[in-house]
Parts: sequence; structure tokens; C-alpha cells
Amino acid sequence: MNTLPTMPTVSTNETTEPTEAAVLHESVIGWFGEHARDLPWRRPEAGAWGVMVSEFMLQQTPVSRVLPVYEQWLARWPRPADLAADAPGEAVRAWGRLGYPRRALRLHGAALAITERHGGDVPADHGQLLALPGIGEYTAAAVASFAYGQRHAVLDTNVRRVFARAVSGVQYPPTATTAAERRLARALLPEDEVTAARWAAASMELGALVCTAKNETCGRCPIAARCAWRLAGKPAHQGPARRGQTYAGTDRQVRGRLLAVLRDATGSVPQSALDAAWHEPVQRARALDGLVADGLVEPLDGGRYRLPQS
DNA sequence: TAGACGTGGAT
DNA sequence: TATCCAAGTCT
Repeated sequence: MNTLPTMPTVSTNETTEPTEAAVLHESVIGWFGEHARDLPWRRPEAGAWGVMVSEFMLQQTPVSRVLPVYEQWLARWPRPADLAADAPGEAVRAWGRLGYPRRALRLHGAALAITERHGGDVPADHGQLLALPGIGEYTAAAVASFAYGQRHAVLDTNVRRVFARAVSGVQYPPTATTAAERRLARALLPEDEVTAARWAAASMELGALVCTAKNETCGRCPIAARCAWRLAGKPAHQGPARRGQTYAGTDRQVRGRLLAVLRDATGSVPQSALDAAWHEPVQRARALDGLVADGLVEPLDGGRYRLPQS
């Protein structure tokens, strides 16, 4: 990440030529106007709470799977205080099979904090958002930008990939977000607040729909003509193929099995019900301990277990 | 700063 | 069938 696009701050002509960055903004935002998906959390009636709920659910999770859960969630808990008034276990249950159920717990915790500290309204301040459980750098910027129209660098995996290709000329961004990427994202942020918020949503959508991880469709890309990666002949990613970790047989799978038993039960379940969910006793016990430590499972007297009541 | 943390559809 | 991938956060 070193090749910033040329962005002359002063035009050499009498007539002001648009800067390279401005052309980028106009192209991507224009494309967004034509091709943006109509998603429920983008509608005005979603409000900041709707945006926030969607951001929690969309962490590492495809839109198609979030859609139905999102609708049910907002219908049941239309405001943060509604969720805060319910047991955390109900949030875990309603989370269903979205995955990473700790997100449900954190969303419940965030609703509690919003109710107690912010009068029931999702805070607009980036720092206050960041202080809520389950909200990191990305989500804080996303909520501030999408819900409140503020000017923030919203750097998710989609935007990172778009920048890696269009600006840096490589197929994929680094494994972990670097300082250089953050600098670039800030440098490319439109000055105007309204435009910046539009740019954030538009650049993300471009990565999600066109500049995808695999089978990218440059023919539909509004900035293909100036994409460094495409211009370089789309060289393949250099270096070791990161990632791996098969899922079958991991503690994660066991945790998922155990939690599924509890989600599907009405009240508490006996130890024997959990024992039936996984054959290997040592790993099963370790997974259960982890769930209890995480607050996802509540142990009761007599060897019974349930989703957390408080 | 790696690694843990779910799940299911696509290739 | 195996691997990759999907709007990250936390420790």
C-alpha cells in the first residue's frame, strides 16, 4: 500500500480539473446509485438501531442469511430498551444459526448499556459506540456513517479488497489491516460529510457485488479503466495461501452442537441431553466450560443447564 | 499479534 | 470431497 493516486490539491489550469480522487468518488457513487441493493437496514425507517443490529449480524455472515433473522429481531425488539428488558438467553435463541453466538450476547449487552447510559438511543459519537460491547473500529465507523451520515473511514474486508486492487495493484489486501491501509482510507475520504457517507456505502457495495474475492466482474466495474491491478494484468496473489483450519472436529463445532441443544429446548436441559450431542467426553467438557465462561450457558443445580437468564 | 470464535452455500 | 468465503471483535 504505497501508491496513492495522484491527488493534486491545486489545479494547474484556470478551469478546475477534477482530482483523481474526485473522479473515483463520482464513478463509484454514481454506480451505487444505479446498482445498490435494496436492503432493509438501508431504508430510512430502519433507524440507528436497525443499522446497528444489521452490523452485528453481518460480521462474518452473508446478507442472505442475515435477512430473515434481522426482520424477526426488529419486529420483536424495535428499540434497544426492548432487547435490554429481555433475558440475554432470548437474544442467543433468536440469533438462531447465524453463527458466532457471542455476538448475540454482546448485542444484548450493548442494548443494556445504551438503555442505561444513553437514554435508550444509539449514540452517534464514534468513541461512545466503540465503548459498547461487540463494537470495534469497523462497526463504530459504520454505524456513525450509515446511521448518522458522519464522515468516517469505513474499512471492511470489501473496501480493503477494492483499495488493494484499484490503488495498490494487488489481488488481495494483507491478512491484518495495516496502518498504511488506514492512511489510504482516510486520504481517499471525501471532504464533504454527505459525500463521505455515500462513498463509504458505495465502495463497500462495489466490493460486495463486483470486486469480489473470487470471480470478480471487471466488466461491470465503474473504475476498471483506472484499476491498478487490472492494468497490471491482474497478477495472482503472491505468497503463501493463508487460512486453513478445518471445522470438523474442532471445539467450535462442539460448542455449536451443545448450544443448538439449548436453543431448541424450552427451559433447562439435563447433562445427559448435552452428553448426547458429542461423543468425546474430554472435548465435550472443555467446550461446555468455554460456553459457561463466555456467559452463553448457565449451569444450574443438579447438573442442568440453560441459556443465560441474566 | 496470531488464534479463537459458527455456519452453510458455492466452487 | 475439501477448501474458500461471508459488512469483525476480543484477548
